[in-house]
Amino acid sequence: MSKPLTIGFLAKAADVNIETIRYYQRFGIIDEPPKPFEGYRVYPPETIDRLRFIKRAKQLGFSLKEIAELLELGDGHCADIRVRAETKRAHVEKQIKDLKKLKKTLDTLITSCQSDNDTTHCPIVDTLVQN
Amino acid sequence: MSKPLTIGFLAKAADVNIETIRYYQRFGIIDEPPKPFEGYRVYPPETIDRLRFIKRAKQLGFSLKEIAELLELGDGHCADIRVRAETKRAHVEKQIKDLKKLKKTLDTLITSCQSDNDTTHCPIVDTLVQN
DNA sequence: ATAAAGTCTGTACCTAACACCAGAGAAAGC
DNA sequence: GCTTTCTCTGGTGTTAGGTACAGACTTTAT
Repeated sequence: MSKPLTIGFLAKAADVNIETIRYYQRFGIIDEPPKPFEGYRVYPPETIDRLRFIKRAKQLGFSLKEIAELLELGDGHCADIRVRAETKRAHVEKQIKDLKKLKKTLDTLITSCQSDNDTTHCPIVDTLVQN
Repeated sequence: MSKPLTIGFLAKAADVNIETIRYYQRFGIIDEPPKPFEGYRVYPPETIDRLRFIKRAKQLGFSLKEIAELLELGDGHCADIRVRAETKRAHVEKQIKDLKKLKKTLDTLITSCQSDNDTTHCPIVDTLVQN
């Protein structure tokens, strides 16, 4: 008889914090098995996969809310899931664009600051105060 | 006698929410004038500039904590401020790099999904479940 | 003079994604 | 059988940056 998959082992298997699992249960993306009359909750092994799915999706920048939607779609709705991935990609693209713009502004500020010899007056501060 | 610069007018002038100003006061980056015996607080006009500074710096991705440091440095420490701007730029560069990597992963997933004819099985889901 | 609008103070709430803790009970190791 | 380790339950705390009251008071407009 192998060891029952209690929450601690589950956490280790999926490499997440126990509290994170409890949080996901409250959030509704992990099922909480009923508590037996005596003893601890035992989880089906598929829960490990589910936690891994969540983890990977999080790394891809999906929020828990978005992940919940993905999980609801489940298997067999490839087109739907692809659309969501595409939306996410568009969002990431916009983020990259914004950050590039920000970087440019910072570059300008830094350059103007370097070529300035007046030590009592910072062009960065000036730029920020204006408008 | 011109209108006294009470918090409402200040908020309008700098285009921020009144509650935001109060929050900044609690946070310590805006001075709260003492309350007169009767009537409302009146702000010095420089506060408008300060709020604009904060606003612009926030747009550049500085946190309130970082902005507090910038404000403490104030004028005349150009080199210090430049160093902070450079640190921020490095951070932004890393963010861009990470997001590009994420975008690539999403691209791969989307492509594999498009070239898949099995409607009962989504390669994105598969990829996410695997380790 | 009265109504409407603004301000003050303090507190609570919000999102996101958890982390932590206390006290009680259960299980496992030796 | 005793000790250590788990788990359960419920609640609170965290970060960041605010927003939203309620109830009392003040000022302004008409």
